[in-house]
Amino acid sequence: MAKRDKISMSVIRRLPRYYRFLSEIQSDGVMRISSKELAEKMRLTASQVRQDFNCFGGFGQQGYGYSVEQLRSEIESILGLHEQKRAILLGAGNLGRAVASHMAFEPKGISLIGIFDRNEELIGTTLRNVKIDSTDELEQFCAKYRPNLAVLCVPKDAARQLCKRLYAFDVRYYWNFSHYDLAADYSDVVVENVHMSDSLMTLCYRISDDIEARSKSE
Amino acid sequence: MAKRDKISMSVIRRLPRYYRFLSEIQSDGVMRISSKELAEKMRLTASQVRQDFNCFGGFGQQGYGYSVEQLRSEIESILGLHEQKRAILLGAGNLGRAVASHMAFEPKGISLIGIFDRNEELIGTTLRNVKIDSTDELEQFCAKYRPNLAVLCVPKDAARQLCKRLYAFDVRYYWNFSHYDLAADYSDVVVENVHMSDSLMTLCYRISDDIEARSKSE
DNA sequence: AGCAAATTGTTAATTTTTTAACATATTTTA
DNA sequence: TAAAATATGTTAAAAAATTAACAATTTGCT
Repeated sequence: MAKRDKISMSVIRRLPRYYRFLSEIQSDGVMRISSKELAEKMRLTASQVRQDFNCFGGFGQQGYGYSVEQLRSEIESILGLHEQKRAILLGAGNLGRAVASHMAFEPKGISLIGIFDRNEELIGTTLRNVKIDSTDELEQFCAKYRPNLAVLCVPKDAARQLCKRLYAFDVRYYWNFSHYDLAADYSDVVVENVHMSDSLMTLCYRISDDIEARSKSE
Repeated sequence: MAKRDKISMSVIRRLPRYYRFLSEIQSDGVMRISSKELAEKMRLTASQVRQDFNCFGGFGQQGYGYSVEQLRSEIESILGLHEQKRAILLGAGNLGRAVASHMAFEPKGISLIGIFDRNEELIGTTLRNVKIDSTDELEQFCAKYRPNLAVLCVPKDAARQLCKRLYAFDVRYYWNFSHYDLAADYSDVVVENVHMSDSLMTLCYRISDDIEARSKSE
């Protein structure tokens, strides 16, 4: 890894896909790949693939291509998956439970060290071997275990209130499934939003557009 | 609504956010808003806001701004939320259950008419008042109820197999939570991917980057 | 009624992103 | 071993997206 100025979000958002693809072909036994082949299989252009990798210094070899293992490993390092993060989950409702049980946190360097909910019925039960605590105990927990990443699976207003409390304990990284716009209130946090309903509405637009296009072509 | 050539994805992906924001301020009783104000609150530029709306003909008034209700309603229509869609959910595991119970389908014109899983223990139970059926009955169901939208909450290989069967019954719209790359196999389907793990890896990159930046500034 | 302030729709400029081109280096083949 | 094929890294061109500028129009105030 060599140069690295300010990488654009467009490039960053493609990295996980490269990573997934390379992991997959590696486990299929593929040892090397060219930008052309990679581009074809991922439906990108070879130019873009080379440009992307060159943001980080380029790790291919002329006439040969890229070593799948080396490339995969470089991207893993670029993504910072090795850096250890301590995460807590806020909200153990349907969404929170799905995220907790479905997402592979460990391969990304994330330890889920606490889960909080205000629903009395859930408190005391466990999820993924982690005990669900009352949100009342949030401060005490944060003081003791110092999480740095919070996964927000609570409604908007709850998210706003909880973030205020978490911010006081230096939690600066958020994976946000709520509609609360964190970035508007805090300028120095890193927030990654997952807005499923926006995604679904985008699909609605495209369906509507497709139906219209089909009706015209008839 | 007037002109509408080919709208770029950049614009389309902003529409749901406008829609959510406008719905919200409308319920707060706000009647009108200017591009400047809208831009400030959504952290965009006024230019971009006006450009975006003008893709669809522009529905503001000089010197006045936009009517919140009219704008909201126009965007609702542009998104095609009124068009009725019949959806089925594939996979009633943790993720499928979260999606089914968490997502507001109806306000987007989507009826969830069927849920399928291969897990014997789930078959026969209900979710959101919809009975969970065996995937064995998929063809029979499709023939009878003609769903046009499928929500994929199953692992990659299952997704591939199920899509093949769904495609045979003219299901062309997919909300895909799996890692199966539908678009690679079918050119005439509309797929909206939700790759939560990619989102989390993107966050990891940004955390790593932030940590590095902070360590340098010290 | 008339004037200042506000605000759009639209055109132009700028910036960012993507794609193409090519010189350079390595591998493969004969 | 020499030539042909392959494929990178990089520079240049093209396309797309964002931002700025401004003329035209409406509102609101006096």
